[in-house]
Amino acid sequence: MTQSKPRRSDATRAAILAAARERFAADGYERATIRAIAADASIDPTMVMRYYGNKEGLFTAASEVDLRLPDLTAVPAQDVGARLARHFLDRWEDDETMAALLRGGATNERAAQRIREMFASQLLPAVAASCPDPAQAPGRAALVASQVLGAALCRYVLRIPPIVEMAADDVIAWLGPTLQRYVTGSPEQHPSHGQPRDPSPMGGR
Amino acid sequence: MTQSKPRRSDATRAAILAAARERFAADGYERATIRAIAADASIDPTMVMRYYGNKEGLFTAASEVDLRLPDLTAVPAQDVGARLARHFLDRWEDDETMAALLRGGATNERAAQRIREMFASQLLPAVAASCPDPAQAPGRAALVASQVLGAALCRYVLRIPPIVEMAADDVIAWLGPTLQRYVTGSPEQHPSHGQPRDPSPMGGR
DNA sequence: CACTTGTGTCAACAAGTGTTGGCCTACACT
DNA sequence: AGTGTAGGCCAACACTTGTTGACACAAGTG
Repeated sequence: MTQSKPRRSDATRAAILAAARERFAADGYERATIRAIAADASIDPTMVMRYYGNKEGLFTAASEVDLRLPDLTAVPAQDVGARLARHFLDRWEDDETMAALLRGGATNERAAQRIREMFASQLLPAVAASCPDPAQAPGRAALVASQVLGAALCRYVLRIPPIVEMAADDVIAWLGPTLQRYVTGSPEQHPSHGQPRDPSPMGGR
Repeated sequence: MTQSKPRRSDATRAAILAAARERFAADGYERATIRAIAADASIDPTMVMRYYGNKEGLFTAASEVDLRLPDLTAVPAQDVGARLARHFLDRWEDDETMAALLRGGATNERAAQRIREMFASQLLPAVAASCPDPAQAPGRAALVASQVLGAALCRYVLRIPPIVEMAADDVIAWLGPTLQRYVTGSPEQHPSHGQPRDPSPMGGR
């Protein structure tokens, strides 16, 4: 249905995209040059322009990413934190696109916008599905994003030694309860305590 | 002692530095050009070179920042989380140097290195002073960094709407307990529970 | 005064950037 | 077969970047 006749240039397209992801992830948007990407893919820089229009088009194509968030309604309420932590860590470990997007977002407005879109269209709905009050979902999801992106930043971009060396399971063990509280808990309460006894100061317009 | 004869060019130097901080904070390292900075300061680009050697020297000077962390041994053990959260938020709100450094760190290796140095020389000792086992300090401090930097990233750089609109006090109310657990708690336990009943999976050394 | 030193301006360089148009080759279709 | 077209490469443009050197003015010092 969606697939059309396979073109002869599909291999080239894929090679460009793979090289672009690698470069964008390693160098960020501005320092990843089209020439360098083309060289990595062993093709001419012109091809990049032909297939992706311009550098921003290439970045847009190369930073397309699906968080593949699990359906949180299907997991036990008290496990969503650990589940999220594990999922994000796995996702980050085996897809350099995530790092490319994060590095880009720091300096490139288009990349930042894309992250915001991902937040709104993927993370927010997933969190909303398993948080108590729907009106609080945006704030709670944003807190989740802050911890997840922060951990990724320190571990994969800034490479702060202690968190780089930390075992993945330990990172998950620490982040899990944090995310759990952000999704289902209240500010001053631990999730295992059950329902919040206090209206949380989260503005839900 | 440290001060020498006040030079006639001190005003220029300061103007350059102020403009540089602003540009680096707004655009990141690569997109903040020396020409633009010089234009903001209403001086010639050559002056930048004369006084700071090169672009990296300028960035080094412009991104010099003191976290001004409070002495955590002087605050009640159960308040360190909230204290840290408030301090960092305040710090970030009124000093664009922090944002400059964060934006730079995403793409510029020198900036990233500087953040690592700040972590090791400022945050780590502060956390170590009030965490149970000194061997765990690096891991705990890194977790603190991940949440603090992540929140700053989402709020001041990526500008993810819900956390941008959130009141500062609410952010503090949410981050406080998280930081508290990272500093004094155990992975699966809330800080208010007191001592950990379980050796935490945090590798010392 | 002369003279050294600091301060600022101008023009220009060398390198690298994204991007464009022209040209050649090789495949696909009739 | 021949022919149209997509795939690929080369050279080059226009522009921006960090950086340099030469030159003019002002200030402080003997």
